[in-house]
Amino acid sequence: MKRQVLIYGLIGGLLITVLKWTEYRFLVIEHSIEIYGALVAALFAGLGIWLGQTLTRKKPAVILKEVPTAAAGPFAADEMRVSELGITARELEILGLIASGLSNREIAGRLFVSENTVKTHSSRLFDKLGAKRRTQAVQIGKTARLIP
Amino acid sequence: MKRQVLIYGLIGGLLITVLKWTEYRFLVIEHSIEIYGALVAALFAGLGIWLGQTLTRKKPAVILKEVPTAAAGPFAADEMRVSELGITARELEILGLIASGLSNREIAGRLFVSENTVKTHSSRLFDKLGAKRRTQAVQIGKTARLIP
DNA sequence: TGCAAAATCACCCAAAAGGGTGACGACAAC
DNA sequence: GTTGTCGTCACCCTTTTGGGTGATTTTGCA
Repeated sequence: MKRQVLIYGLIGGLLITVLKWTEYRFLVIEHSIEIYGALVAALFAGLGIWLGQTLTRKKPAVILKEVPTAAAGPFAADEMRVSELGITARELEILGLIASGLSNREIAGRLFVSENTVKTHSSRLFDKLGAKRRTQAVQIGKTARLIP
Repeated sequence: MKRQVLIYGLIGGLLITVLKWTEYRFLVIEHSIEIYGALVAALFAGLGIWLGQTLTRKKPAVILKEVPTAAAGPFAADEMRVSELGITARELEILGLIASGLSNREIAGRLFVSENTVKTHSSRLFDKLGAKRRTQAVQIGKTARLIP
């Protein structure tokens, strides 16, 4: 912005000089008319700039660029915390299935075991996680990086 | 920048020519000063607009936006899909609370509404999401980027 | 101002989930 | 061979969740 003002000032000065030069060069009548013209010119040039800036102002064209932030790689459960909490492989498996939104019956069907088995597994799982609900177990499991 | 100076020179020359022309043309007419001023004003207004546009033209501002493909970042719900599914703000809020592992009663307490209200909200939410269980709703909500 | 959407609440009923207890077989470790 | 863990299953009971219906109040927008 500073450079603009500078350039504009220079141009204005140059302009006045030119006008004065034309005044001396082509002086026939009143020499005030050129100065008058220069003033008007400068004024309206400023106005023009302001107008051009104001009327045609468009928001900075935002170009969105996708930057993949840590594209989740193949997940691996945090072995540390798993053994820390004493969670068995079966329980972890069931936690994953719970997180994917399956009911106990669906889990039982998928693992070819009875629904009661799933319930005991999940019961012990919740106990180890300190969860009271399956949704809470999922939340805890995610923050503890037991599941993706 | 060089071309600008060139163009400016040309315009200056043209201007002088025009001025001379108008000078000769309307010299005989005594009341030409207003027309002269207006002409200069209009000309410089146009020039000002052009200048303002040219000098202050910014390159298309490319703003890199981190689009977390799979992880992290201050989360913002996918407005598109939210309105697409007809999910209201309240329902989205409750989805978030469900995802954080709260029971309906706890959600009701936190939002200062009755448990029944939470149940109707979640019921309609599951309907819109096509979920049968809250865990499934959470799973769908996460993959649809409705919740973190 | 008046309508439509959203938010609120109630009641009933069925299904799912969760807690507790007990039991049994397989398998590895001591 | 005893012990401990793991996976499996059953039964009972309570709590939570979900479905359906209806109604009232708030609110945003035309």
